[in-house]
Amino acid sequence: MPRAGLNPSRVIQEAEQFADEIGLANLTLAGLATRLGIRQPSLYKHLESMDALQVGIATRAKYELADTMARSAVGRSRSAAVRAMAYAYRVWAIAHPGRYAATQRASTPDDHEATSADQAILNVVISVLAGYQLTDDDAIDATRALRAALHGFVTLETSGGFGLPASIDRSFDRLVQGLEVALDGWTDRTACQAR
Amino acid sequence: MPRAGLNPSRVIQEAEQFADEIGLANLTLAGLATRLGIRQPSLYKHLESMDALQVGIATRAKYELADTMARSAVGRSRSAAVRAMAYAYRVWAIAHPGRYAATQRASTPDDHEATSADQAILNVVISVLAGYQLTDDDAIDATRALRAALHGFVTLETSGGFGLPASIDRSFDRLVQGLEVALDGWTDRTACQAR
DNA sequence: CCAACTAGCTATTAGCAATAGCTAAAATGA
DNA sequence: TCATTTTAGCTATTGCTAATAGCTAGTTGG
Repeated sequence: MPRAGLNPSRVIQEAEQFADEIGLANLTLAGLATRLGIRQPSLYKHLESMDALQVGIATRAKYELADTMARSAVGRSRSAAVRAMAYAYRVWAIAHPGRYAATQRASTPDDHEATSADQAILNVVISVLAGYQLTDDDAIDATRALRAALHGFVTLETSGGFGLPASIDRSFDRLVQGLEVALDGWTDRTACQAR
Repeated sequence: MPRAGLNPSRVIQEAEQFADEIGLANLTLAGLATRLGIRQPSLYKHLESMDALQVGIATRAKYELADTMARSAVGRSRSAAVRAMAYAYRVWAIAHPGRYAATQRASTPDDHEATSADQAILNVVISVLAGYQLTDDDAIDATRALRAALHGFVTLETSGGFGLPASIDRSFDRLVQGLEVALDGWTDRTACQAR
């Protein structure tokens, strides 16, 4: 019988596409092997374990997301950059639900490739917030808030957490507006609280 | 042999406590049965399936969370209510990681008990936002933004998504401040964008 | 052209949720 | 009180999962 001509890279790429189609939770080695035209144990020639496969998907996905976010913000600053990045984030997440789910896995500190992917996303967000002149802890806090808002929204959206039929696009638009407002008043806490 | 004296309620309560201890993902029927002093197949006398058990945990957890949030905001309004609710949300989620993970499961529309639990949380958030005089879609958008921010922050925190050692308490505090600022400027989009 | 390497295979194991069918403990009713 | 019914537990089993062991044939390097 002829060989399938696989390699670790091809396996991960097929797996991430498969995961987007059927959902990360439904990804099994047997299913992936069938899709690749081989038997399940043969997969172990290209990967270490199911866990390692998911880490591989997660790492690639994080780089891809970081890249998408970075491209979206090129040539923009402050609220325009935040807005562009937020939209790119949501569009990518919805277009790649399996990969996005994979990005939610936290990296183990000793996995340098995975932590580097985390750092890539972090760096993009930090760059996007550069125009706000936030320093040290303020920058970290704002980065976390931005990631939390985007991640929370997309997670709730993709998991069906927004039961109501009201426009999710509109809600996201308003969330981003809220983020812009909050970032404008980030260092000056009293700026917007007067009524 | 004497009977264990179990019932569906006791099984779910033990399961949610167990899930908090070992993580929802590590909850197995075999483990739960051992903890209850019975064999794995015997569990099926009290539950329909693993899936149904998780729905049961999720529903109870959603009610518990809604109750916690509601109590925290009693006697408070506007930013004080938002702040109190946000803190109660995070404290409860961290104290009950298994249950909180369970709440992330979306309800199937035909499960009235589960959707009612969703509604309970929604109602609390809507009540807390009542002081902001938001109408219709604005209220929905603000509710979604608030839930997204809280859910995203807690999820990233509990999954280890905040790799940096910087104070997470402080970051959460700043997030809540950001929410207050954003809600103050919710209907008047230009209010806080002047620099 | 032969030797080393390796990508595939079959066979198998252990852990999981789930079902079938049995039995003894509890609850019910005359 | 005792007979009947109900049911909460049990053992045995199935099918699916990830994972390992060991074999073989296709590929590649000297």
